[in-house]
Amino acid sequence: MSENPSATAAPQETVRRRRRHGGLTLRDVAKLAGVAPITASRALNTPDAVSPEILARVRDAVERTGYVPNILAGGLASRQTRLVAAVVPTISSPVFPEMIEALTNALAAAGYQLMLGQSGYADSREDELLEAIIGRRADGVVLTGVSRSPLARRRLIASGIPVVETWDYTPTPIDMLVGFSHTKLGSAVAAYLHGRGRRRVAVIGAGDERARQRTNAFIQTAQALKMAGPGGQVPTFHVPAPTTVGLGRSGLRALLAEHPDIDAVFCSSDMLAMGVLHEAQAQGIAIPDRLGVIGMGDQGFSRDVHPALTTVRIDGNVIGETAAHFILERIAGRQVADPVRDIGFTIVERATI
Amino acid sequence: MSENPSATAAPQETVRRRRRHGGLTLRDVAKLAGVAPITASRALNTPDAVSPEILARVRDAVERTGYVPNILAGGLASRQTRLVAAVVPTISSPVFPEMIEALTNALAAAGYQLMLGQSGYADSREDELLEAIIGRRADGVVLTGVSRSPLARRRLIASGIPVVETWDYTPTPIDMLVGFSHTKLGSAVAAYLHGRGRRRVAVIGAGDERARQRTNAFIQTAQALKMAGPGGQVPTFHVPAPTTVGLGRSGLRALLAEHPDIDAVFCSSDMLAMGVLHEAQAQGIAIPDRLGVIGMGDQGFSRDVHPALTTVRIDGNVIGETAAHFILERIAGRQVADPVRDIGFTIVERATI
DNA sequence: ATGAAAGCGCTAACAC
DNA sequence: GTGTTAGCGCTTTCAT
Repeated sequence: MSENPSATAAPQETVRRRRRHGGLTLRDVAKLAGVAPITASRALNTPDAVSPEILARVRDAVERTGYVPNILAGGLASRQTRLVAAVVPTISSPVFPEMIEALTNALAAAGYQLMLGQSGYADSREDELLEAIIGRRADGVVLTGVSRSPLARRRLIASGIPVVETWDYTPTPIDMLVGFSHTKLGSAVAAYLHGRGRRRVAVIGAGDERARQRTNAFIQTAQALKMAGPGGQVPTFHVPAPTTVGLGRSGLRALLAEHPDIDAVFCSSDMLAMGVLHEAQAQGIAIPDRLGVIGMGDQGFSRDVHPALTTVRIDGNVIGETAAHFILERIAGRQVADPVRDIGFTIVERATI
Repeated sequence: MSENPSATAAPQETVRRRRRHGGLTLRDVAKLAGVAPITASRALNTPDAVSPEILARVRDAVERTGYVPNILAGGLASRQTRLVAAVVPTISSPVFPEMIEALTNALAAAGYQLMLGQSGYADSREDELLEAIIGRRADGVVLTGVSRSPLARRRLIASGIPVVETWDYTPTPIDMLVGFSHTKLGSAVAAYLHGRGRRRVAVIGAGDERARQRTNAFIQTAQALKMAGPGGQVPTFHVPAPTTVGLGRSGLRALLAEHPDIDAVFCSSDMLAMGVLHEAQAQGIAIPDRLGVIGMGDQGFSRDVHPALTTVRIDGNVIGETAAHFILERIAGRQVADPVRDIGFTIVERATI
């Protein structure tokens, strides 16, 4: 180890350009094992293609040196990075982890790594992220929502990378899609509240695009079902994304101050609904008798709070698994059957309405 | 575009090996701009080093073609990937996002991308993740906690990649560290409860290593301060990580069933504390009068729940920013002053005790 | 089953 | 300021 390990014959006539940085390479491992670099490569990537004896020698050499293959070099040569990227608005929200987890696991099982990016809700960094993703030649991309900049669309299509859009629905995605309709969801919630006998509904809704779709559809259906207030207005409190318990509390306070007669609130997230629950408790408002509450997301805590939160469940697991499946199929060169999937949603009836 | 673009003179004596995949390369852009590839490279990476006219021509060519540089190739040649990896147990926990967010932003501002990995709490996938990270030649790594496998330690040290361990403390990290002592924290909480007049304390503690440190220290100090129950035992309810509201509820139920005389509970996370709050409400137990509750983490919801949760705040922002700073300094070749940092914690006094 | 040569797309090193 | 050349570390292609 202390001797000069790279004492190879250097050309006499000219100085050596660019020195290898001292890092361990496949060449070193191969030399140690007494084989050609390509053979060492085969031993690592396609063990069945080499003789057992050589395999053992190479593995031993790897073990002894602590060699870790350079995936950059491998990816450059093979045009395969074994990297799939996912972009979500934020990981702070309890909404996405379920999908991410499923994605991570399904991908890991196939030998792929997930690279996670946060685009933010407001000043979206999606375009930059996409540039980094394409630049790293990811083998697949999973995106949240279906609206992107024209530049992003163009780049994505030009790159030829398999793309799965999620968490929303359009019949014409960039490539593939697993999601659900926020419009249908909003309408379904309004109809559900009506079915439960509520007649004066209100909304606390986040400002992100998908929440707005849910909210708008809810309001329209509520109006059609005569659940609006005077003047056909459905009292609405707008909050910025990402949503918090605090915003839910302020929302209920504001709503109640101006419209004391409301008998149910639709919250565009369970976090907001949780805030409503706590504000109601602080004000001594009986739930669900005096006020019904329905959230959206069915977060981990929703079933466990008191009273247990009625909400709308989206199966993040299915989204993640399906997205992984789609991408893996594409990578394998197979045709994906039914690549635009609406997985729907379920209203989970519990104790708050 | 429709003509054969690669009609260069191929050697006559032998067939051409390996075809370029059709992808747009810097060479294409350079050709379009009428310059050498290296000049195009300079225009993109060090714009000041080329004349304004050439800069404009290259940018125009990039614009027109939609060229996205291959970071794999660039990284291979320059030994700089502009990639920093972070490994957390899970992103589902509300604990880490604050750090991740700060890390992401500080890194992005310097032109670096964060690659996020989840190791899981139980059967840790950390070693595999680390292999992928080292294999991709990340320019830096941010890790959670200070205990890793011997293999991981060896690989990390051998790789020469700057490493920051976080969210825990040891005077002898692998490389650098920003964190705090869970032992000190547990003791401080016990002392705090004592100061607030509580004399029969209990614990709901998660099974991950750091939570266990907090819990154990809490118990020891509680015993020293005579806040234990009969036989010097501090009633303890163990829950698996990650923690949930439901586990907090079960915890309080179990604790109360066996030890109805406890007057305060230390929860190893705010999620658990939230569960305690809801269980107490369901059982009609007055908080803080009959039972004091203190959590840990000061999550977003903690200040907003009712009653507002007393908890221990860890500044995830500072951890993230400091970790980014450490790594960027190292990358810049500068010496990091004071590379082992204990950022401490703060007990945030609110309404639950 | 193993190896030699070429080249993936880019930048460092060296001219001019 | 711009170009030539070599080579980063690996895998593909072709040959044996």
